[in-house]
Amino acid sequence: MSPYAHPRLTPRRRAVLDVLRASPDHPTASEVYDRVRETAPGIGAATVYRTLGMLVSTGQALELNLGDGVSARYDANVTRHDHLVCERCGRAVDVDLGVPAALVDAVTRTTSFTITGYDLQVRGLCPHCQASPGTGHPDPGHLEKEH
Amino acid sequence: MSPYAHPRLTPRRRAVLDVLRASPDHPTASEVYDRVRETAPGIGAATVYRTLGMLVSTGQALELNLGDGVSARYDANVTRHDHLVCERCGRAVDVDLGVPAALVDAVTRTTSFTITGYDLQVRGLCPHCQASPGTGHPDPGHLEKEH
DNA sequence: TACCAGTTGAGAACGACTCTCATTATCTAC
DNA sequence: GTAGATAATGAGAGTCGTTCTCAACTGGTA
Ligand SMILES: [Mn+2]
Ligand SMILES: [Mn+2]
Ligand SMILES: [Zn+2]
Ligand SMILES: [Zn+2]
Repeated sequence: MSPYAHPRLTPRRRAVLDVLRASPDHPTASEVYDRVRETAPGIGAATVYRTLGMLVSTGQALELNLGDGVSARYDANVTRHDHLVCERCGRAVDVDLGVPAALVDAVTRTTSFTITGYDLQVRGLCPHCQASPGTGHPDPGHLEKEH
Repeated sequence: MSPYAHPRLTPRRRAVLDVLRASPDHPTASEVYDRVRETAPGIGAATVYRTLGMLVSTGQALELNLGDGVSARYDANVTRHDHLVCERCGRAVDVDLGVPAALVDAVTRTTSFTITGYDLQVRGLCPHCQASPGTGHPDPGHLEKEH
């Protein structure tokens, strides 16, 4: 049977969803786990991973692969938008470039794929990382300092 | 000292690079490993992973995160291009939408990020996956049949 | 209240990737 | 060529994010 056929909005799942909706910074599953334990201390990691998966498959959240790290990031903003990603620290902020539909339509005509959407990530350096001449590898240190 | 300061083009590394350049299908590291063993049977997995990392950091290959699976994919085509990705089986083909520079410039003006580039992935269903009414989850089965 | 599908947490399992380290290959003087 | 220095290699262990397993539990429903 397919999972999440009759999903309940249990207190644990509500807590995960609340945390995600209060997090505009595209947290990892592990970060969601840390934050949700502040209001639901006994929750298990498996429940957080399962709930995030359910939210994604029911369209209440997006799973992002920002390429920098190994872990997926989650986004409660399910409206069409793009991302601006810092190549050094991984910080990701919402942007919307509004790629012309004509460009996507051109792909439809020149391939035999059925197009369902697109994912655009703009890469760059955030203000913090421009200021600190880094080592060349990711240094998300300043993220901790902004709690 | 930074790695790959004086990289040598050893027979193993040449074999990996040759395999990648003969692979327009964006193989995973594991797939590169399988293919390179046909010409360099004794090569170790660590060497393949290390070599792919070196090729990426020296600009001779691209590492892609196509979001569908868990593993990175590699691309010897280092010219500017985008990707059309099948959401069911993960097949990825090269496309080029030519996103107008004006759109990217707009991001530069409205944020304090320094923009270095962008990554555009168009999502859809490949012809194979349109034909086979699937289970809803990835089914790369038909990829094997095309050797 | 009894039923029972759905949910939960702990820990094991998994898979992609990285690290360690002893051995081997290659380069650079002589 | 030979020797010594430096870099590369492969096996296997280790890491880490994520998924799986399963026994206990919960919460709608009749
Ligand atoms: Mn977002
Ligand atoms: Mn490509
Ligand atoms: Zn940054
Ligand atoms: Zn497909």
